Amino acid sequence: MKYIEKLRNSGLRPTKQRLQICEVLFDTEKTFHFTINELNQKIKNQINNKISLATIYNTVHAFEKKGYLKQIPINSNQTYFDTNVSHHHHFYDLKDEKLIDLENSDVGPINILKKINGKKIKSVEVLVKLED
Amino acid sequence: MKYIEKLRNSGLRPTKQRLQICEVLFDTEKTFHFTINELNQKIKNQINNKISLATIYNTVHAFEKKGYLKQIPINSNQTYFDTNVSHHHHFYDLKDEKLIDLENSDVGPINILKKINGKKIKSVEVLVKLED
DNA sequence: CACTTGTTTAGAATCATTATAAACTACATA
DNA sequence: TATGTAGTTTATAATGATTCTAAACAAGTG
Repeated sequence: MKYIEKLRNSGLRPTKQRLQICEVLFDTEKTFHFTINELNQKIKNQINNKISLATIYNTVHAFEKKGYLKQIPINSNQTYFDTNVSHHHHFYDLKDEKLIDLENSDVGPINILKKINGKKIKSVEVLVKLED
Repeated sequence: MKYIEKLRNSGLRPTKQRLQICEVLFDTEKTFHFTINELNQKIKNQINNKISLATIYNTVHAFEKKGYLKQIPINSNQTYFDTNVSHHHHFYDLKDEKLIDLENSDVGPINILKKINGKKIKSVEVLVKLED
């Protein structure tokens, strides 16, 4: 299985559940956005056995910590994650409550002129809200 | 009272509670960021009577709808609001979990090159995450 | 195989937020 | 000033996402 090494190299044991979650998350042509609930549904549809919700939370957080997933900063009652961990941005359609990718090349370079003492910039994320 | 007209003009009745919340929110030199809990504390410290938590939620949402407050898009277990409704951005200090204003002039112009059919841009918000 | 440590799990607990519905109030109109 | 009504406030219950718990289980090492 192609994810066994990836997990081992990250210090995560390649359990059945983690491997199955990897398949659901990463065995797709396109990257995508999801909430834990949506992922839970997707898992139910794609695999036969049940994976506990607690495990899905644990795994998503573990993957995020390892850099395989990114949280998307947006105000919603549910947390959104992104399987696309490259540097990019998002449209958020306020009416449909849907996220749309905005590639880095679709946004001109962003220049942060202010500096904060003793801190360095980890990421710069742009959220473009859309209305009709 | 200076907020009576402001509220009436927005179609909001100037109740005692709303006027007191206006004082706590807007009678300050500087704009600030807050969560509902923090605002609740501030209200407790600054006024004598009690305002129900439900009223604080209602009022903050009413003020947001009227454009007197802005939600800050960030992933946190609590929702952050901003009394500064001008177009500006934020640093987020991951270690201290604190927001810092980033004036529009501190960020170079942002060019969104991609268009979405039938949608127009309502806002462009930049979140700069800081680490040590 | 045996041991240790990491992982999964169901269910309980937590906590922010929203809903409910009864009491109350602003304010227009008589 | 009194009255009606629509908007507000309130305490409390309900909701729902997320985290915690602690027991059962599985992976990896020797």
